[in-house]
Amino acid sequence: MDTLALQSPSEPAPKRSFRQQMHLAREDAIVSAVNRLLAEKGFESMTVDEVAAEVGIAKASLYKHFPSKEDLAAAAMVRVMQRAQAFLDGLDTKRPPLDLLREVARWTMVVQLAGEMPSLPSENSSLRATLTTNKAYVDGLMDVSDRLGAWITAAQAEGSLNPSLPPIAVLYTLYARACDPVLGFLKGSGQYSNEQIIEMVLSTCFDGLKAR
Amino acid sequence: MDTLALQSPSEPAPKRSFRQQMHLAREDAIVSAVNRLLAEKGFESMTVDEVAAEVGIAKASLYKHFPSKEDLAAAAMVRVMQRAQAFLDGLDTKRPPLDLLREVARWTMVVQLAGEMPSLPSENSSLRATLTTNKAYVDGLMDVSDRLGAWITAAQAEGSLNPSLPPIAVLYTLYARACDPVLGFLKGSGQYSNEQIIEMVLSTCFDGLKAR
DNA sequence: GTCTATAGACCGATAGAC
DNA sequence: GTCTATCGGTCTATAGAC
Repeated sequence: MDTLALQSPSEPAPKRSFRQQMHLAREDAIVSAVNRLLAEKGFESMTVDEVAAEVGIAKASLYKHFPSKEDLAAAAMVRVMQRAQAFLDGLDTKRPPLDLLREVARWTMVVQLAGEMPSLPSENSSLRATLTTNKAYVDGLMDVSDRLGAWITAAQAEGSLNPSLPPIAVLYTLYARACDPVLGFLKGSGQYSNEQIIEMVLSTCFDGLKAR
Repeated sequence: MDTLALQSPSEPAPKRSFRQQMHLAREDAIVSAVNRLLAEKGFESMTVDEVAAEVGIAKASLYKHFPSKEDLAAAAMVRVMQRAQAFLDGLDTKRPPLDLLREVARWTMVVQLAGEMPSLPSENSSLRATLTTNKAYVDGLMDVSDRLGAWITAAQAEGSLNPSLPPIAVLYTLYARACDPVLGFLKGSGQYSNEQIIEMVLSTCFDGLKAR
């Protein structure tokens, strides 16, 4: 465990490293719990007491890490954005841009079906204020949007993506797949595997409902 | 107005019809307020006090009409379903089934952009319980789904709709357009008119993102 | 011994219910 | 208009790392 290594005599640990490690580990556990609860019940229905109970710590301890419920949600969104950036980093950018976009859409659906995609109400003003002032989140969102935007325009220039759609509309359409209620409905019908559901929604998203 | 017609001497009104009319009119005003508030802020953020204030009646009076907040939301959904049924009734069923489906999708978007589409959290269990035991809502939903389902299979048989998609997946995809966050995002960008937004989302829905 | 983080009681506000 | 439950957020005594 890293904690022990940092305390080994050969590599003297910085002061208070044990506590720092504990602090970070606990923060990670908090964000994981928030992420799961946000995916499961949404922001309004999630209570801070639930988060504390799931992590196994007292509610007051939560407030030593995050000053408000909104900041808890923001931390979960920051982590999702980091996961998205890591996924984008792992893609081979030599592939056709349309394939890259499809892979991104597929990834968001996998995360959602795994119950790991936090979904926030877009109308909550205090939450929006917290999110838009969270540099890590805004920077991550901008980075992801820039990378996707480049692939969108490249795909349109290449002729593989409908060029009459504004890139921003394509971008939002892809983002919307990450919180598409259709996935939950189809899963709730109990007739299809996760893979089948993802293939169907990818088909409607990229190929449309009409016959080709 | 119907109220006057019912009270005309040629067709004697039933006893207490005035009170009944007032009762119905107030109920209609309540449902309208609930509908608007649900569309604007969602179920969790809507408070019963707000509803009472918007209608201009005492909160206690609300409970003479509807026994709970969940039933208020259910009443709004029943009305939306009735509006949908009325819209379907007005369509010319001689038209190609794909055109009919497109018109339905367009209608849901018009309603949503008009701020008149109540959107409920699909995960709230007490709300789900109330909805699934509301006969008017369930019957309306079944009727609408049956009619759309017939057009979907007809369009697939005709070759105008992708026949490899399960009809239920097509149905859910159309329903999802009624609460598509993409509409709100595009409207929030301030760059497009409602008509442009609807045309873009109709295009991505039926034609897909890929170039044809 | 000191200092920090914790646990769990506690508070004010607000919502649903009647 | 009142009552009760619940939620977000705070306070204080204490346990444990250093």
